[in-house]
Amino acid sequence: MTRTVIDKGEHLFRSGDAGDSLYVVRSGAIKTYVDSAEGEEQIRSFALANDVAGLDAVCGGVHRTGAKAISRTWICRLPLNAVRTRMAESVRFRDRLLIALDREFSRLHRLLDRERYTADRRVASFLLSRIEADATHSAAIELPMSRTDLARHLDLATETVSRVFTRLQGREILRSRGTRCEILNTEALRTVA
Amino acid sequence: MTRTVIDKGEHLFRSGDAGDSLYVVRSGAIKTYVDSAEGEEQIRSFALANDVAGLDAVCGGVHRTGAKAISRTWICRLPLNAVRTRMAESVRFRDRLLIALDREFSRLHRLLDRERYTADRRVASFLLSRIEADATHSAAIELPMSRTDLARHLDLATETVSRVFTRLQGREILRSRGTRCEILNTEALRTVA
DNA sequence: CGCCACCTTGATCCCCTTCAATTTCAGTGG
DNA sequence: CCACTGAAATTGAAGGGGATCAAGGTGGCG
Repeated sequence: MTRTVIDKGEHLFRSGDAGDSLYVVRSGAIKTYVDSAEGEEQIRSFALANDVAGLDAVCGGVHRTGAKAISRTWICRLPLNAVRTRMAESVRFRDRLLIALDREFSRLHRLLDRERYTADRRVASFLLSRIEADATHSAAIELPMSRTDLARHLDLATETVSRVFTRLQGREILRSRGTRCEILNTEALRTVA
Repeated sequence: MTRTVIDKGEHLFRSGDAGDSLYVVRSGAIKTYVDSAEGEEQIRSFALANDVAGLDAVCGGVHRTGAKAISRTWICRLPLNAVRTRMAESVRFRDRLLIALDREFSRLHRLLDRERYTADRRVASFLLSRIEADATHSAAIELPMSRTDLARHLDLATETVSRVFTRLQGREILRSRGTRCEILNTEALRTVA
């Protein structure tokens, strides 16, 4: 287990790379993405503090997404060969990896759920997932990604995301300033999603 | 390993069921789906002959999709507990399961790729995936699902799917009749996708 | 032959994208 | 501390692709 730092914009791994490790974000944030045919990034996940990245390569050994830092990020690296051998030896360790893989499947299915959602609903369900992911379940969440990145994660135009935020602020559901986003009315947000 | 038959519309398993088995389709076809908030099925996969179903429960033990037969279908059932114990014992067996899981991840990521696609492109990429899945790579593919099911898989309205097929037939790219679909010009189809 | 489900076709509408113009903000240097 | 600068975010106007609504058409099967 080793620790590293990567600067904003730098890659943790690229699509197609051999995936020989799992990564845990200690602080900062990274995004995983694929390049669409049109050359723009389609973002598949954000990994904030305590999130795991690199699970997409556990089964096949090859990353199918790239991962780069959104801001300066501290990372713990767990070599996969150690993970694999310990999986064969220890049932408890195997189960833990299975749980992580199950979460990854859930995450992808949740992304697919969003496909028929309206723009408002997409943003709302994203914000709710961020609240739930936050251990404190506090009403304020950190959104370190740019509006553009958020848009490319939700499959919307940047302008649309911006308009949805404006609309939600007008309805007093949230207050957004920079990377900080206060949820003023979680119930109302839930009715949107 | 046991064999069963299920009739059109019958469930192989339901969302939330304990997932204690993997299933291989011998003949016929099944669809896996989730119920959207609006109550209509969103179809996550079609399993035709030789396809595997039930992988979504391997890691967590619970199905996150339902599965029902599109037509009368013959199924092979492989109990998962046998799979799991053999996974701990045999490295070769473990690797085989990892490969299956990797394919499942790839499949979900391919579904996510389609999110920004136009209607034409969605249909085209679906047809191409069916051609590639076909062992013979023949120019004729079997589409046992209804237009409605196809639409709910591609996240389009039934009418839109119908219109795309009409358009592609007008351009002499394919000829569709009932469940049979002949691809007349694979290259042209590839430029659409 | 006739019923019913499924598919196709047409007309209209709406949400989101696109294009274009400001405005805001973070970072930099005077 | 404030002016400068480029990137990012916001706001506005217009256009388009697919959804929806509404009829017909087609085919399988009793």
